[in-house]
Amino acid sequence: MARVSQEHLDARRRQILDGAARCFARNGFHGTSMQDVLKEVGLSAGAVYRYFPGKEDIIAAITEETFATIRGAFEEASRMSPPPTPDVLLSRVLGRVLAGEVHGLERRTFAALAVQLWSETLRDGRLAAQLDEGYATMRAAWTRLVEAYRDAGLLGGDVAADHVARTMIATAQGFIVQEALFGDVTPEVLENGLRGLMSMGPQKAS
Amino acid sequence: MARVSQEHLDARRRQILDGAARCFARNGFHGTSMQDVLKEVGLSAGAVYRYFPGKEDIIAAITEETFATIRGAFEEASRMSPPPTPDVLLSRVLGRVLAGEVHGLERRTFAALAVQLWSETLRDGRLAAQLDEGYATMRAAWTRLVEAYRDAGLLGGDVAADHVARTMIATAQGFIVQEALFGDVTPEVLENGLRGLMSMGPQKAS
DNA sequence: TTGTCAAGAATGAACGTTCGTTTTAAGTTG
DNA sequence: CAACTTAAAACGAACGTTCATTCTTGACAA
Repeated sequence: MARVSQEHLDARRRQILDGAARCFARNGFHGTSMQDVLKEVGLSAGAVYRYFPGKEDIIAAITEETFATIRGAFEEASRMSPPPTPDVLLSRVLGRVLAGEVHGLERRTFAALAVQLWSETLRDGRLAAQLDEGYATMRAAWTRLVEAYRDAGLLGGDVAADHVARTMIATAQGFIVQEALFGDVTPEVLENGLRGLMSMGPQKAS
Repeated sequence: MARVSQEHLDARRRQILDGAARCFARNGFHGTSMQDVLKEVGLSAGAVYRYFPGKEDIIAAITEETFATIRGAFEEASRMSPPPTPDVLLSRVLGRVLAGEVHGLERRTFAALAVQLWSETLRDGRLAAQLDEGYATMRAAWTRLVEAYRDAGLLGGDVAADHVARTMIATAQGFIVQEALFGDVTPEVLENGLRGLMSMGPQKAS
Protein backbone atom coordinates (compact mmCIF):
# COMPACT_ATOMS: atom_id res chain seq x y z
CA MET A 1 0.00 0.00 0.00
CA ALA A 2 1.26 3.42 -0.88
CA ARG A 3 -0.88 5.24 1.57
CA VAL A 4 0.94 8.32 2.75
CA SER A 5 0.92 9.49 6.32
CA GLN A 6 -2.03 11.22 7.89
CA GLU A 7 0.21 14.22 8.47
CA HIS A 8 0.75 14.46 4.75
CA LEU A 9 -2.97 14.34 4.05
CA ASP A 10 -3.66 16.99 6.69
CA ALA A 11 -0.89 19.18 5.35
CA ARG A 12 -2.30 18.92 1.83
CA ARG A 13 -5.74 19.82 3.06
CA ARG A 14 -4.37 22.83 4.86
CA GLN A 15 -2.31 23.82 1.85
CA ILE A 16 -5.47 23.86 -0.24
CA LEU A 17 -7.46 25.82 2.33
CA ASP A 18 -4.71 28.41 2.85
CA GLY A 19 -4.18 28.95 -0.86
CA ALA A 20 -7.89 29.15 -1.52
CA ALA A 21 -8.26 31.64 1.35
CA ARG A 22 -5.65 33.88 -0.26
CA CYS A 23 -7.51 33.71 -3.56
CA PHE A 24 -10.88 34.36 -1.98
CA ALA A 25 -9.58 37.31 0.02
CA ARG A 26 -8.12 38.78 -3.16
CA ASN A 27 -10.92 38.19 -5.63
CA GLY A 28 -13.97 37.09 -3.71
CA PHE A 29 -15.57 33.68 -3.76
CA HIS A 30 -17.19 34.08 -7.17
CA GLY A 31 -14.41 36.10 -8.69
CA THR A 32 -12.05 33.21 -8.01
CA SER A 33 -12.12 30.28 -10.40
CA MET A 34 -11.04 26.80 -9.44
CA GLN A 35 -8.15 27.21 -11.85
CA ASP A 36 -7.03 30.23 -9.85
CA VAL A 37 -7.09 28.11 -6.72
CA LEU A 38 -5.26 25.26 -8.44
CA LYS A 39 -2.52 27.58 -9.60
CA GLU A 40 -2.20 29.21 -6.17
CA VAL A 41 -1.86 25.94 -4.28
CA GLY A 42 0.27 24.32 -6.99
CA LEU A 43 -1.86 21.24 -7.40
CA SER A 44 -3.83 19.80 -10.24
CA ALA A 45 -7.59 19.66 -10.42
CA GLY A 46 -7.78 15.99 -9.67
CA ALA A 47 -5.67 16.33 -6.56
CA VAL A 48 -7.80 19.06 -5.08
CA TYR A 49 -11.01 17.20 -5.87
CA ARG A 50 -9.61 14.28 -3.95
CA TYR A 51 -9.67 16.36 -0.78
CA PHE A 52 -12.86 18.35 -1.36
CA PRO A 53 -16.03 17.33 -3.21
CA GLY A 54 -16.28 20.77 -4.79
CA LYS A 55 -15.72 24.48 -4.58
CA GLU A 56 -18.66 25.00 -2.24
CA ASP A 57 -17.11 22.69 0.31
CA ILE A 58 -13.83 24.58 0.24
CA ILE A 59 -15.76 27.80 0.78
CA ALA A 60 -17.69 26.22 3.64
CA ALA A 61 -14.54 25.02 5.37
CA ILE A 62 -12.91 28.43 5.12
CA THR A 63 -15.94 30.35 6.30
CA GLU A 64 -16.27 28.07 9.30
CA GLU A 65 -12.70 28.71 10.37
CA THR A 66 -13.01 32.43 9.77
CA PHE A 67 -16.26 32.73 11.69
CA ALA A 68 -14.71 30.83 14.54
CA THR A 69 -11.73 33.17 14.68
CA ILE A 70 -13.75 36.36 14.80
CA ARG A 71 -16.30 34.98 17.17
CA GLY A 72 -13.55 33.57 19.36
CA ALA A 73 -11.86 36.96 19.61
CA PHE A 74 -15.10 38.60 20.72
CA GLU A 75 -16.06 35.91 23.20
CA GLU A 76 -12.63 35.59 24.72
CA ALA A 77 -12.55 39.32 25.36
CA SER A 78 -16.02 39.33 26.86
CA ARG A 79 -14.88 36.79 29.43
CA MET A 80 -11.96 38.82 30.74
CA SER A 81 -12.10 39.36 34.45
CA PRO A 82 -12.25 42.00 35.62
CA PRO A 83 -13.53 43.46 32.33
CA PRO A 84 -11.33 46.28 31.02
CA THR A 85 -13.00 49.44 29.83
CA PRO A 86 -14.58 49.28 26.36
CA ASP A 87 -11.68 51.01 24.62
CA VAL A 88 -9.17 48.48 25.94
CA LEU A 89 -11.51 45.58 25.41
CA LEU A 90 -12.33 46.37 21.78
CA SER A 91 -8.75 47.17 20.99
CA ARG A 92 -7.93 43.69 22.21
CA VAL A 93 -10.62 42.12 20.03
CA LEU A 94 -9.38 43.96 16.98
CA GLY A 95 -5.80 43.00 17.69
CA ARG A 96 -6.76 39.34 17.93
CA VAL A 97 -8.83 39.43 14.78
CA LEU A 98 -6.24 41.25 12.71
CA ALA A 99 -3.52 38.93 13.92
CA GLY A 100 -5.39 36.50 11.64
CA GLU A 101 -3.29 33.43 12.24
CA VAL A 102 -6.04 31.40 10.67
CA HIS A 103 -4.80 30.77 7.19
CA GLY A 104 -1.40 32.32 7.52
CA LEU A 105 -2.81 35.51 6.11
CA GLU A 106 -1.57 39.06 6.49
CA ARG A 107 -3.65 41.40 8.64
CA ARG A 108 -5.23 43.18 5.72
CA THR A 109 -5.80 39.98 3.80
CA PHE A 110 -7.69 38.49 6.69
CA ALA A 111 -9.84 41.60 6.99
CA ALA A 112 -10.56 41.34 3.28
CA LEU A 113 -11.57 37.73 3.72
CA ALA A 114 -13.98 38.74 6.46
CA VAL A 115 -15.62 41.31 4.21
CA GLN A 116 -15.88 38.82 1.36
CA LEU A 117 -17.42 36.41 3.79
CA TRP A 118 -20.05 38.88 4.95
CA SER A 119 -20.91 39.58 1.37
CA GLU A 120 -21.20 35.87 0.63
CA THR A 121 -23.37 35.43 3.69
CA LEU A 122 -25.91 37.75 2.09
CA ARG A 123 -26.55 35.23 -0.66
CA ASP A 124 -26.17 31.93 1.13
CA GLY A 125 -28.87 31.01 3.61
CA ARG A 126 -26.76 28.32 5.25
CA LEU A 127 -23.99 30.77 5.98
CA ALA A 128 -26.53 33.31 7.18
CA ALA A 129 -28.02 30.84 9.66
CA GLN A 130 -24.55 29.98 10.90
CA LEU A 131 -23.68 33.65 11.37
CA ASP A 132 -27.04 34.48 12.96
CA GLU A 133 -26.55 31.88 15.63
CA GLY A 134 -23.04 33.00 16.46
CA TYR A 135 -24.03 36.63 16.50
CA ALA A 136 -26.96 36.04 18.85
CA THR A 137 -24.71 34.28 21.34
CA MET A 138 -22.06 36.95 21.08
CA ARG A 139 -24.54 39.76 21.43
CA ALA A 140 -25.98 38.19 24.56
CA ALA A 141 -22.54 37.79 26.09
CA TRP A 142 -21.66 41.40 25.39
CA THR A 143 -24.98 42.60 26.75
CA ARG A 144 -24.17 40.85 30.00
CA LEU A 145 -20.79 42.52 29.92
CA VAL A 146 -22.40 45.94 29.60
CA GLU A 147 -24.67 45.10 32.51
CA ALA A 148 -21.51 44.38 34.49
CA TYR A 149 -20.26 47.85 33.56
CA ARG A 150 -23.51 49.23 34.87
CA ASP A 151 -23.22 47.28 38.10
CA ALA A 152 -19.73 48.67 38.49
CA GLY A 153 -21.12 52.18 38.21
CA LEU A 154 -19.47 52.95 34.89
CA LEU A 155 -22.74 53.26 33.02
CA GLY A 156 -25.91 55.14 33.86
CA GLY A 157 -29.24 53.39 34.23
CA ASP A 158 -31.01 55.05 31.34
CA VAL A 159 -29.44 53.37 28.33
CA ALA A 160 -30.26 49.93 26.96
CA ALA A 161 -27.37 47.56 27.56
CA ASP A 162 -28.14 45.79 24.30
CA HIS A 163 -27.72 49.01 22.35
CA VAL A 164 -24.34 49.67 23.92
CA ALA A 165 -23.24 46.10 23.21
CA ARG A 166 -24.27 46.35 19.57
CA THR A 167 -22.50 49.68 19.22
CA MET A 168 -19.29 48.18 20.57
CA ILE A 169 -19.55 45.27 18.17
CA ALA A 170 -20.30 47.64 15.32
CA THR A 171 -17.19 49.66 16.04
CA ALA A 172 -14.99 46.59 15.78
CA GLN A 173 -16.78 45.49 12.60
CA GLY A 174 -16.32 48.94 11.12
CA PHE A 175 -12.59 48.82 11.76
CA ILE A 176 -12.41 45.45 10.03
CA VAL A 177 -14.02 47.12 7.03
CA GLN A 178 -11.55 49.99 7.19
CA GLU A 179 -8.57 47.66 7.45
CA ALA A 180 -9.80 45.70 4.43
CA LEU A 181 -10.46 48.80 2.34
CA PHE A 182 -7.70 51.16 3.39
CA GLY A 183 -5.30 49.05 5.38
CA ASP A 184 -3.93 51.43 7.97
CA VAL A 185 -5.83 50.25 11.02
CA THR A 186 -4.14 49.43 14.28
CA PRO A 187 -5.77 48.51 17.59
CA GLU A 188 -4.37 51.77 18.97
CA VAL A 189 -6.55 53.83 16.62
CA LEU A 190 -9.63 52.15 18.03
CA GLU A 191 -8.41 52.40 21.58
CA ASN A 192 -7.55 56.09 21.35
CA GLY A 193 -10.60 56.97 19.32
CA LEU A 194 -13.01 55.22 21.61
CA ARG A 195 -11.32 56.65 24.68
CA GLY A 196 -11.85 60.06 23.16
CA LEU A 197 -15.52 59.39 22.53
CA MET A 198 -15.94 57.99 26.02
CA SER A 199 -14.69 61.26 27.45
CA MET A 200 -17.21 63.32 25.51
CA GLY A 201 -20.35 62.45 27.40
CA PRO A 202 -22.10 64.07 30.33
CA GLN A 203 -21.53 62.84 33.86
CA LYS A 204 -23.00 59.42 34.29
CA ALA A 205 -26.29 59.42 36.11
CA SER A 206 -25.75 56.66 38.61
CA MET B 1 -39.87 58.24 -36.60
CA ALA B 2 -40.41 55.98 -33.71
CA ARG B 3 -38.01 57.81 -31.48
CA VAL B 4 -39.37 57.94 -27.97
CA SER B 5 -39.05 60.87 -25.65
CA GLN B 6 -35.95 61.60 -23.63
CA GLU B 7 -37.99 61.03 -20.49
CA HIS B 8 -38.72 57.53 -21.67
CA LEU B 9 -35.05 56.84 -22.27
CA ASP B 10 -34.12 58.15 -18.86
CA ALA B 11 -36.85 56.11 -17.24
CA ARG B 12 -35.62 52.96 -19.00
CA ARG B 13 -32.09 53.62 -17.84
CA ARG B 14 -33.27 54.07 -14.30
CA GLN B 15 -35.43 50.98 -14.54
CA ILE B 16 -32.37 48.97 -15.52
CA LEU B 17 -30.20 50.44 -12.78
CA ASP B 18 -32.82 49.90 -10.09
CA GLY B 19 -33.49 46.33 -11.13
CA ALA B 20 -29.81 45.54 -11.39
CA ALA B 21 -29.22 47.09 -7.96
CA ARG B 22 -31.84 44.75 -6.48
CA CYS B 23 -30.13 41.78 -8.09
CA PHE B 24 -26.66 42.87 -7.00
CA ALA B 25 -27.79 43.48 -3.42
CA ARG B 26 -29.35 40.02 -3.36
CA ASN B 27 -26.65 37.96 -5.04
CA GLY B 28 -23.57 40.11 -5.38
CA PHE B 29 -22.05 41.44 -8.56
CA HIS B 30 -20.56 38.15 -9.66
CA GLY B 31 -23.37 35.98 -8.38
CA THR B 32 -25.76 37.86 -10.60
CA SER B 33 -25.86 36.91 -14.27
CA MET B 34 -27.04 39.25 -16.97
CA GLN B 35 -29.99 36.94 -17.45
CA ASP B 36 -30.94 37.54 -13.84
CA VAL B 37 -30.86 41.27 -14.48
CA LEU B 38 -32.86 40.94 -17.69
CA LYS B 39 -35.56 38.97 -15.93
CA GLU B 40 -35.67 41.40 -13.01
CA VAL B 41 -36.05 44.49 -15.19
CA GLY B 42 -38.35 42.75 -17.67
CA LEU B 43 -36.35 43.62 -20.74
CA SER B 44 -34.49 41.58 -23.29
CA ALA B 45 -30.77 41.48 -23.79
CA GLY B 46 -30.84 43.68 -26.85
CA ALA B 47 -32.75 46.38 -25.02
CA VAL B 48 -30.42 46.53 -22.04
CA TYR B 49 -27.30 46.49 -24.21
CA ARG B 50 -28.68 49.51 -26.00
CA TYR B 51 -28.48 51.49 -22.78
CA PHE B 52 -25.24 50.09 -21.36
CA PRO B 53 -22.20 48.78 -23.20
CA GLY B 54 -21.86 45.91 -20.74
CA LYS B 55 -22.27 44.54 -17.27
CA GLU B 56 -19.22 46.38 -15.99
CA ASP B 57 -20.76 49.70 -16.92
CA ILE B 58 -23.96 48.91 -15.07
CA ILE B 59 -21.90 48.01 -12.03
CA ALA B 60 -19.90 51.22 -12.35
CA ALA B 61 -23.02 53.37 -12.57
CA ILE B 62 -24.55 51.74 -9.50
CA THR B 63 -21.40 51.93 -7.43
CA GLU B 64 -21.01 55.59 -8.27
CA GLU B 65 -24.51 56.39 -7.08
CA THR B 66 -24.11 54.28 -3.96
CA PHE B 67 -20.76 55.81 -3.04
CA ALA B 68 -22.25 59.25 -3.52
CA THR B 69 -25.15 58.49 -1.21
CA ILE B 70 -23.03 57.22 1.65
CA ARG B 71 -20.41 59.88 1.26
CA GLY B 72 -23.11 62.51 0.99
CA ALA B 73 -24.69 61.41 4.25
CA PHE B 74 -21.36 61.65 6.05
CA GLU B 75 -20.37 65.00 4.60
CA GLU B 76 -23.73 66.60 5.07
CA ALA B 77 -23.70 65.65 8.72
CA SER B 78 -20.17 66.93 9.20
CA ARG B 79 -21.26 70.35 7.98
CA MET B 80 -24.07 70.77 10.50
CA SER B 81 -23.75 73.94 12.52
CA PRO B 82 -23.48 73.88 15.39
CA PRO B 83 -22.33 70.27 15.31
CA PRO B 84 -24.50 67.95 17.42
CA THR B 85 -22.80 65.52 19.74
CA PRO B 86 -21.36 62.37 18.10
CA ASP B 87 -24.29 60.17 19.09
CA VAL B 88 -26.82 62.48 17.44
CA LEU B 89 -24.57 63.13 14.47
CA LEU B 90 -23.87 59.49 13.68
CA SER B 91 -27.47 58.54 14.22
CA ARG B 92 -28.34 61.09 11.59
CA VAL B 93 -25.78 59.69 9.17
CA LEU B 94 -27.09 56.18 9.63
CA GLY B 95 -30.66 57.34 9.19
CA ARG B 96 -29.80 59.03 5.93
CA VAL B 97 -27.86 56.07 4.63
CA LEU B 98 -30.47 53.49 5.54
CA ALA B 99 -33.22 55.62 4.04
CA GLY B 100 -31.51 54.52 0.84
CA GLU B 101 -33.66 56.42 -1.62
CA VAL B 102 -31.04 55.74 -4.26
CA HIS B 103 -32.44 52.83 -6.18
CA GLY B 104 -35.79 52.62 -4.49
CA LEU B 105 -34.36 49.97 -2.23
CA GLU B 106 -35.47 48.85 1.19
CA ARG B 107 -33.23 49.78 4.12
CA ARG B 108 -31.73 46.37 4.45
CA THR B 109 -31.33 45.91 0.73
CA PHE B 110 -29.37 49.11 0.50
CA ALA B 111 -27.12 48.05 3.35
CA ALA B 112 -26.56 44.76 1.55
CA LEU B 113 -25.64 46.64 -1.60
CA ALA B 114 -23.10 48.65 0.35
CA VAL B 115 -21.47 45.49 1.69
CA GLN B 116 -21.40 43.92 -1.76
CA LEU B 117 -19.81 47.10 -3.01
CA TRP B 118 -17.08 47.06 -0.39
CA SER B 119 -16.35 43.49 -1.28
CA GLU B 120 -16.19 44.34 -4.97
CA THR B 121 -13.90 47.26 -4.17
CA LEU B 122 -11.36 44.77 -2.83
CA ARG B 123 -10.88 43.30 -6.29
CA ASP B 124 -11.32 46.31 -8.55
CA GLY B 125 -8.54 48.88 -8.49
CA ARG B 126 -10.66 51.53 -10.15
CA LEU B 127 -13.32 51.25 -7.49
CA ALA B 128 -10.65 51.22 -4.81
CA ALA B 129 -9.15 54.46 -6.11
CA GLN B 130 -12.58 56.03 -6.22
CA LEU B 131 -13.32 54.97 -2.66
CA ASP B 132 -9.88 55.98 -1.38
CA GLU B 133 -10.33 59.49 -2.65
CA GLY B 134 -13.77 59.90 -1.14
CA TYR B 135 -12.67 58.39 2.13
CA ALA B 136 -9.67 60.69 2.45
CA THR B 137 -11.86 63.75 1.97
CA MET B 138 -14.45 62.48 4.40
CA ARG B 139 -11.89 61.57 7.00
CA ALA B 140 -10.35 65.01 6.80
CA ALA B 141 -13.73 66.68 7.20
CA TRP B 142 -14.55 64.57 10.24
CA THR B 143 -11.15 65.22 11.76
CA ARG B 144 -11.87 68.94 11.52
CA LEU B 145 -15.20 68.25 13.14
CA VAL B 146 -13.52 66.53 16.06
CA GLU B 147 -11.15 69.46 16.40
CA ALA B 148 -14.24 71.63 16.69
CA TYR B 149 -15.41 69.38 19.52
CA ARG B 150 -12.09 69.92 21.20
CA ASP B 151 -12.32 73.69 20.73
CA ALA B 152 -15.75 73.57 22.33
CA GLY B 153 -14.27 71.81 25.32
CA LEU B 154 -16.03 68.51 24.74
CA LEU B 155 -12.82 66.62 24.12
CA GLY B 156 -9.58 66.53 26.05
CA GLY B 157 -6.30 67.47 24.46
CA ASP B 158 -4.59 64.12 24.71
CA VAL B 159 -6.34 62.09 22.01
CA ALA B 160 -5.68 62.25 18.29
CA ALA B 161 -8.61 63.85 16.49
CA ASP B 162 -8.01 61.60 13.52
CA HIS B 163 -8.43 58.50 15.66
CA VAL B 164 -11.72 59.74 17.04
CA ALA B 165 -12.94 60.59 13.55
CA ARG B 166 -12.07 57.15 12.25
CA THR B 167 -13.75 55.50 15.20
CA MET B 168 -16.94 57.44 14.53
CA ILE B 169 -16.86 56.46 10.87
CA ALA B 170 -16.15 52.84 11.82
CA THR B 171 -19.18 52.77 14.09
CA ALA B 172 -21.47 53.85 11.28
CA GLN B 173 -19.85 51.36 8.91
CA GLY B 174 -20.28 48.60 11.45
CA PHE B 175 -23.97 49.31 11.75
CA ILE B 176 -24.32 49.15 7.99
CA VAL B 177 -22.79 45.67 8.19
CA GLN B 178 -25.17 44.70 10.99
CA GLU B 179 -28.19 45.97 9.10
CA ALA B 180 -27.14 44.02 6.00
CA LEU B 181 -26.48 40.82 7.93
CA PHE B 182 -29.14 40.87 10.63
CA GLY B 183 -31.50 43.62 9.62
CA ASP B 184 -32.69 45.03 12.92
CA VAL B 185 -30.71 48.24 13.03
CA THR B 186 -32.29 51.61 13.69
CA PRO B 187 -30.56 54.96 14.16
CA GLU B 188 -31.81 54.90 17.75
CA VAL B 189 -29.68 51.87 18.58
CA LEU B 190 -26.59 53.74 17.49
CA GLU B 191 -27.65 56.93 19.24
CA ASN B 192 -28.42 55.21 22.54
CA GLY B 193 -25.44 52.93 22.38
CA LEU B 194 -22.97 55.67 21.61
CA ARG B 195 -24.49 57.92 24.26
CA GLY B 196 -23.93 55.10 26.71
CA LEU B 197 -20.31 54.72 25.68
CA MET B 198 -19.77 58.47 25.84
CA SER B 199 -20.88 58.44 29.44
CA MET B 200 -18.40 55.78 30.42
CA GLY B 201 -15.20 57.77 30.26
CA PRO B 202 -13.30 59.68 32.90
CA GLN B 203 -13.80 63.40 33.25
CA LYS B 204 -12.39 65.18 30.22
CA ALA B 205 -9.02 66.72 30.88
CA SER B 206 -9.51 70.19 29.44
C1' DT C 1 19.98 -3.40 2.83
C1' DT C 2 17.87 -3.83 -1.65
C1' DG C 3 14.41 -4.73 -5.41
C1' DT C 4 9.61 -5.46 -6.48
C1' DC C 5 4.97 -4.28 -6.93
C1' DA C 6 0.31 -3.07 -6.18
C1' DA C 7 -2.42 0.68 -4.28
C1' DG C 8 -2.93 5.38 -3.46
C1' DA C 9 -1.95 10.14 -5.09
C1' DA C 10 -1.56 13.33 -8.67
C1' DT C 11 -2.10 14.74 -13.42
C1' DG C 12 -4.15 17.51 -17.26
C1' DA C 13 -6.94 17.17 -21.17
C1' DA C 14 -11.73 17.10 -22.06
C1' DC C 15 -16.72 17.40 -20.78
C1' DG C 16 -21.19 19.65 -20.47
C1' DT C 17 -22.96 23.94 -18.84
C1' DT C 18 -23.48 28.71 -18.24
C1' DC C 19 -21.53 33.07 -18.76
C1' DG C 20 -21.55 37.95 -21.14
C1' DT C 21 -22.30 39.52 -25.48
C1' DT C 22 -23.63 39.89 -30.53
C1' DT C 23 -26.43 39.18 -34.37
C1' DT C 24 -30.58 38.81 -36.84
C1' DA C 25 -35.20 39.21 -37.62
C1' DA C 26 -39.74 40.72 -36.21
C1' DG C 27 -42.45 44.31 -34.15
C1' DT C 28 -43.89 49.17 -33.09
C1' DT C 29 -44.74 53.97 -33.71
C1' DG C 30 -44.99 58.92 -35.56
C1' DC D 1 -43.04 53.79 -44.91
C1' DA D 2 -39.08 54.97 -42.52
C1' DA D 3 -36.89 55.11 -38.07
C1' DC D 4 -36.18 52.81 -34.33
C1' DT D 5 -36.94 49.34 -30.50
C1' DT D 6 -37.44 44.79 -28.91
C1' DA D 7 -37.13 39.71 -28.78
C1' DA D 8 -34.81 35.58 -29.23
C1' DA D 9 -31.49 32.62 -31.05
C1' DA D 10 -26.65 31.90 -31.29
C1' DC D 11 -21.65 32.91 -30.29
C1' DG D 12 -17.03 32.05 -28.26
C1' DA D 13 -15.01 31.97 -23.84
C1' DA D 14 -14.65 30.42 -19.32
C1' DC D 15 -16.65 27.96 -15.70
C1' DG D 16 -16.69 23.72 -12.26
C1' DT D 17 -15.93 19.10 -12.58
C1' DT D 18 -14.60 14.35 -14.25
C1' DC D 19 -11.75 10.56 -15.76
C1' DA D 20 -8.31 7.77 -18.05
C1' DT D 21 -3.67 7.86 -17.22
C1' DT D 22 0.93 8.42 -15.06
C1' DC D 23 3.78 8.94 -11.10
C1' DT D 24 4.97 8.00 -6.26
C1' DT D 25 5.00 5.67 -2.10
C1' DG D 26 5.97 2.13 1.38
C1' DA D 27 5.33 -2.80 2.87
C1' DC D 28 7.56 -7.03 2.11
C1' DA D 29 10.38 -10.88 0.11
C1' DA D 30 15.03 -12.05 -0.58
